[in-house]
Amino acid sequence: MQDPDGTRRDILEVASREFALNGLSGARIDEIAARTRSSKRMIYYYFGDKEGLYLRALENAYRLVREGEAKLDTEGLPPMDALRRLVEFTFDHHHQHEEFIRMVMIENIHNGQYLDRSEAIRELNVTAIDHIAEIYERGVADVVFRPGIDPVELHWQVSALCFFNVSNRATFSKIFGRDFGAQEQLARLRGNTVDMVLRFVARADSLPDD
Amino acid sequence: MQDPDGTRRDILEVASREFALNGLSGARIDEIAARTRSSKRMIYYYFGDKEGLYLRALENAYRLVREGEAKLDTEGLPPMDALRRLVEFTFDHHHQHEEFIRMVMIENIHNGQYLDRSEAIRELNVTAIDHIAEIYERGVADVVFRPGIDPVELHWQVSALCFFNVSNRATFSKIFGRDFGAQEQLARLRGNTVDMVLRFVARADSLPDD
DNA sequence: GGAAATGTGTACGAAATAGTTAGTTTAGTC
DNA sequence: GACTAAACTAACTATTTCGTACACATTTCC
Repeated sequence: MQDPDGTRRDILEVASREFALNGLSGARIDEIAARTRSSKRMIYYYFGDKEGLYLRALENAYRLVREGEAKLDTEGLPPMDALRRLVEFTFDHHHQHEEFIRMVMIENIHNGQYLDRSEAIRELNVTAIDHIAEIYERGVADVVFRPGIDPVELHWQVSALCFFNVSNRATFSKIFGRDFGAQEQLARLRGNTVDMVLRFVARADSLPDD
Repeated sequence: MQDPDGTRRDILEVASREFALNGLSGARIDEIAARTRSSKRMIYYYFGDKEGLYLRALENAYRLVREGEAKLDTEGLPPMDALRRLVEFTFDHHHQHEEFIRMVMIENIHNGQYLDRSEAIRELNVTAIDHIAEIYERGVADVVFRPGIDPVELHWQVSALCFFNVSNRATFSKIFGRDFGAQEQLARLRGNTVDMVLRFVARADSLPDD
């Protein structure tokens, strides 16, 4: 029984795990081959070479995460609630997709040169900003958000807070002798992040008094 | 003419650059050796093995950055101005030490296992929190900051915003087709970051109206 | 039925790579 | 000036690692 799609997928899943774990140069083709149900020969058959395999793994990571993001629904919510939901969702989503975070870290170490080569990833990301932009504009129109903020920059700030929580957990935890992955600690960071973003965007008169 | 300290330093500087550029597995001992004024044999003579060299490079990166941080002076400034200065300084400092940022990214890919082995780094970092804690507590006492924020968590938020700006610039720029390293763009992100932190910490009645 | 695509398995080659062996030179000390 | 330990050099080794060659089997599609 032949199953080209299944074989490709099997290889890609194993490779994604290995690359996310060890980086591009750290991952071993022989190791990946051994962990698949297939063989080294088939890796080269389908993906050409190591870099080709890495590129597909990177594309796959972006695709999976963008598909997950599409599940966020804030329709009908007032802007403040919608933004809160978006931040909470982003925080949780990053937390749940550590493999993706690691791939992005690795790709940044490579200065984004593989992302550069991938049309597929660029296409995936063009609409990544639409959701937050829509919420923000609604909030400005409703006079609950202050005007003059660039949605891309707002997205940048949200990403920074949510990404760092996963990407730098190891060093941060070790330096401050505190487990930043622990349940209650995570809940506090999540709350801080939501607060921070809402306070950044909200008009002063829309904030609760302290 | 022999110069053990100079040789060590030369090797360490070259190695730091190579590790920051290519990661632990990506960096090549032969390449490092070729770029030093010394030889491969001397690398092993002074640093034992590749991991030993990496560990020293990591320690050196932390030491350099912590020494730089010590130059921040906010004495005499009112808490709000002091915090503003601290955030601006942190933002600029991260921006100026890309090699350090890359080393921390790489170390996180390795789950902080080398940092774990380094007593030197743990010692360096114990006081990293003192400055921001002092400012925050002064602000609470002056009734300009809201109470109940954990200084370590505040430091975490500041770090996230400043770190991400350097660590994820490559992928972010490529995805949004905008150069996030450009002068004016950087100035805007810096301003946003300051705003965000101040608004997070400030009491509502200490904020300007919009 | 025949062609094209999919698949297995092993062995191999060539380059790259971490680390070592064996020895020499230099600087300071009695 | 002989001695010693640290500093240093050059050539070498063993292994890893990517990628390929080869020889062949099976399935799928027209």
